[in-house]
Amino acid sequence: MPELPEVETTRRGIDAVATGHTLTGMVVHESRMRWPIPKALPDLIKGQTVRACLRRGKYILIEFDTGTVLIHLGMSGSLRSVMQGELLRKHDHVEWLFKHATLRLHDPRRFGSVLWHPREQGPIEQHPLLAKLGIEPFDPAFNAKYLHDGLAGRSMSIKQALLAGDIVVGAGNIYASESLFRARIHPKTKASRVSLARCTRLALAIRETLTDALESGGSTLRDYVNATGEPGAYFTLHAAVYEREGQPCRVCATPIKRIVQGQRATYFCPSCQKV
DNA sequence: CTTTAACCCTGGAGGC
DNA sequence: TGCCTCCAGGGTTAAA
Repeated sequence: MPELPEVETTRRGIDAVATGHTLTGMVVHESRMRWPIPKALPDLIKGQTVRACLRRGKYILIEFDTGTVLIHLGMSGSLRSVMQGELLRKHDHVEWLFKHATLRLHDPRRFGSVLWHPREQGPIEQHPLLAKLGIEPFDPAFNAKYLHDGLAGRSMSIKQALLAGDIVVGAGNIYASESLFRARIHPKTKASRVSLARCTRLALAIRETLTDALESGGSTLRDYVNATGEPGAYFTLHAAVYEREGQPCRVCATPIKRIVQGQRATYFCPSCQKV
């Protein structure tokens, strides 16, 4: 479920609930995630005040005085504040308790992770999982030249280069397809052969696609984060191509195609998008 | 160095 | 109803 817009919406939700407040406890119901949740973590952060809730790529960073909790939602994770007395659901793996609120991590597939980075190990940006991430799409430095330079010398397809996340983060499997449609670039185009002019369109398309999703996701996810018990509110995504195989392109009515690249589905319009 | 494929895990949908 | 196969928004890791 979580692409960058949903992660950012989640971050805003927990920021409003947690920042400036003291953690009264952390309960781990299931520690077997992508990596085991450190056993010592609850004792390390209990009683500390949350200084900030940040985001890097699809990682949520909860900062304390002695270090940072890194949270990734994987494919099926969600993190929300629950009502007082709300029953624990299956796959609710972790709870962070505050005097006035409880945050719960729910993740059926357990591809997500909860890790600890002690302050003495250096700045969080140098954490191995964050160090090689590409630029944030809303960083002013992310422009056509940056993208073009990043793609230079890479033989893989543009779709896979976007998905790799080491040039620019944020365009996951849905929005990589959607952004390429918006930029009218064929997903199989060799990354190194995307011209500077097309990089201008693509950088813009990525930002616009994510902005649109964030705006619609922000409204639907507001009650997701503050859920009153109703689980699983989704994005009201108005996809141009994603999961629209065989349906008419919204621009030219040509049937949308589905292909597989790197074991992931890609959708595109064979008429609008050129190699 | 870059690129590819296997893998981690559960659940929903659809065919029979 | 059950059992099977396929598919899913993520990313790390080992192998080529």
